[in-house]
Amino acid sequence: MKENLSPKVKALYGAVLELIEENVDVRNVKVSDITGRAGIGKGTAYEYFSNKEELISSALLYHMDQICGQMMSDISGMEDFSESIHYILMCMDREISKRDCLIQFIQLLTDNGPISKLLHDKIKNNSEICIPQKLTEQVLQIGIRRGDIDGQLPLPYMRIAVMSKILMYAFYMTMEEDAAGFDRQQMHRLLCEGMLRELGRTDAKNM
Amino acid sequence: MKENLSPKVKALYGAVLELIEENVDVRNVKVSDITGRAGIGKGTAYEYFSNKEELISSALLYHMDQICGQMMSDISGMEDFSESIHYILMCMDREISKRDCLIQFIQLLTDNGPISKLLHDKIKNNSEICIPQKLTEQVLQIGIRRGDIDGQLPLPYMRIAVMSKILMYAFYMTMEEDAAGFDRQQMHRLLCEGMLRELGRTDAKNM
Amino acid sequence: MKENLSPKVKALYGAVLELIEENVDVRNVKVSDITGRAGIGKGTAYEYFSNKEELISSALLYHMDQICGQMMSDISGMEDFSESIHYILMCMDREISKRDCLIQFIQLLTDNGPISKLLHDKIKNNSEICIPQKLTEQVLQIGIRRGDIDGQLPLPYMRIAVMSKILMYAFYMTMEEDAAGFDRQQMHRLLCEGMLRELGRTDAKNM
Amino acid sequence: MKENLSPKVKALYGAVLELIEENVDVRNVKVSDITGRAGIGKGTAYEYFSNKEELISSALLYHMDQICGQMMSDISGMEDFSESIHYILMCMDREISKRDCLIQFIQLLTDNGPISKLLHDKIKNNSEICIPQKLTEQVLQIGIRRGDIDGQLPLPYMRIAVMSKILMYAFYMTMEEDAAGFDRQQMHRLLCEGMLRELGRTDAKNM
DNA sequence: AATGAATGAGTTTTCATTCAT
DNA sequence: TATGAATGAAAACTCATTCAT
Repeated sequence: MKENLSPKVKALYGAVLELIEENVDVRNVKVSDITGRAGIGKGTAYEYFSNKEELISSALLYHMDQICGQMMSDISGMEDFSESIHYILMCMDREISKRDCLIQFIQLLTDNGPISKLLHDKIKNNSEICIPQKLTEQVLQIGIRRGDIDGQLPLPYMRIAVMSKILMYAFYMTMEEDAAGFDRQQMHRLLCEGMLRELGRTDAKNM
Repeated sequence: MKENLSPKVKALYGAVLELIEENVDVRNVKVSDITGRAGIGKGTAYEYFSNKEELISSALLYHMDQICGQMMSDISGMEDFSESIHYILMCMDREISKRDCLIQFIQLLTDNGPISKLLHDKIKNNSEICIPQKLTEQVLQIGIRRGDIDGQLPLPYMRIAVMSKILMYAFYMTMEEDAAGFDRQQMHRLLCEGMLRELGRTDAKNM
Repeated sequence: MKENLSPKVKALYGAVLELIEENVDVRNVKVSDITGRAGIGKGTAYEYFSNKEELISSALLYHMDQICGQMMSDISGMEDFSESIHYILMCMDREISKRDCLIQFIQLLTDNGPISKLLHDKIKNNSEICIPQKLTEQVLQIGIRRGDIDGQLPLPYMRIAVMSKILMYAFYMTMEEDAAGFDRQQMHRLLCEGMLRELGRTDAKNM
Repeated sequence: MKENLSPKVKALYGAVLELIEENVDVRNVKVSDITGRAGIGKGTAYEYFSNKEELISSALLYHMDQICGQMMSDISGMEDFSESIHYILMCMDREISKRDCLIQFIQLLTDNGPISKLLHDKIKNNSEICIPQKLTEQVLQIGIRRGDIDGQLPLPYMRIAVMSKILMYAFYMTMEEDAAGFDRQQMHRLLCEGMLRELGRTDAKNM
């Protein structure tokens, strides 16, 4: 993904991220919300993007690429399945924007709106982009290489198993009213151990 | 939930369900889409609901209640954790509307839009309504009662474990391009076995 | 052309005609100009027309049909070429709106804008509509039947000969600054006699 | 009309002509269309013209002056009315841009838009500019001097007679779908003969 | 002098909601 | 009660013009 963004585009992308952090549904965002927050004129957005959907889908993809790219880079140095899972969960705890971005991204991938269609197209046409699916795959590779998890299980199933935990943890945090008082460290451990029980090597379990 | 709906309300609720089955995002639905499909006048919707959000959230909650209520009733006769999980997954395969309803419902619970707020309020003020969380809880109860799963694990964790699998399976089916050629029976089995490995009794695993 | 227009459509068409009479170029007219003058809400225009161009082209065609239809009906009772030409010129003198409508209509037929394209399509798909070309044809028929003009000349040429005089007279009236003081009766006579000299029976000229 | 145009202005005028040749209505042209085609920066247009209307009206007048000036110069050597008419019609056939420029020019003179007002002002304030009206006048002078046409008829009428034929021929060519297969040579002859019958010396006709 | 990125006033268009029938 | 025509507030989008470089 191109790194040298024009300052205006950077401002627009930043504004989209800010809105996401404030829990605004990107499907309902107005162009003037974005440009206003970016501190630029409304017309300027249209100098860089042909319409609202292009702008939002680009911003979302950019951030997803940044977030997942960073995580994948950090994880690449890890040799342990648990460590990488813990790292991902910790990122979502620390940086709310990552969690919210992930949620909106996955939601958009499964609805049928105009932004969704653009996202799918862009992902299809640019295999370089880092998206959660790739991150999940990487974590699985680590686990398999290391022998933490059982490579015999079908890949689609393993993808679901890992992705669902990560996503559901994100959802869970937004839904629980008492999330603040909730012991996240413990939940991380439980989720990770659960995944290992689920995906772990069969022989390991009998050891 | 009140059972004796006026025929107009029934028509409106039915129209919302139809739209959901056609993969339309309820956040983008127009009042005229709903009333048109329901075969009634646009103004009539406002005789029964104060605004669009009230209409949509009521419809969604009604269907969720119906779907989950039906499932909970069917499951109540089952004594086995696996059987109930298989039943739920099968329902989502057979009746696309259930799957899509579930997805939209969960998405709405986690976004911050006007429909979301109404949904939360209504759920809070009417503990009778059957929602996916309740269904999950019931499945867990069965598993615990039966001894299929280990009751020692914390409830929030178990809820995530079960709910996330079901939801991710739903997402997965909508996202995968090759979903058609995808062996669902096998995936059901894998998911169910995975959950048992994850949540199952520790001693059971060594048996 | 359908006669029973809804009152709102009638108001919209009337407003377009008023604007034309005020010498406003229909290509630059705003929807709010039209609805404001029609005394109805802006949104109402979109209940009847899918966009601005549809509205304007429909209005123009409607008026052209009315004007030409009326003229053709009045002329049908005439047996003389001169009489019908005089009648047409007189109409343009008396009712400025007819003249201006004619001018805008012909201009639109020859530009390449969005309204022009719609006009051409509509004319092609509805051969019932009365347009200046039809009126010209009718006048020629009268002249030929009566023997005032020479039927041997090619039709395209005769069409140009008649149409150009009518249109140019209309242009002329808008362009001449001193048009007010100008003796129109005399000009009518000259134009008519000129046409007869141009198109008249060859043998007649030698009589 | 000043001959030594700055290269930028020349480029702008050329761009306007190109657009006219492509049948674009100058009233709908964007500044960026013109500057883009001229290969210069958008801001540069405002170094030479105070606004879009100034630019377009100047360009149009420049080209009209060039075209009519050239024609008037060529015609000045001719001694025959027919020859000059044939020459004008032939120019419109050969150089579409001349025909289209003429049409747009006449249309602009009769609408009431901002460009129209500027055109009228400039023509009024600079009697040197060659415009179609002058060309028509010259052709008439030749005809009268030569004795081809009857000088007794009022000048306004004769202007209409000549101008309208030329203009209508231009219109006709753009409007007729089958213009391609249409025998232009024959039409030229018919139009010219028609004008002579219409305007020619009464005594000549009996010769 | 030349530029083109940035702007925002001005349009078109949409659609939830109202209200006369 | 039921309706759907009418509305106008709100949103998307355009483009002439400016101005810092």
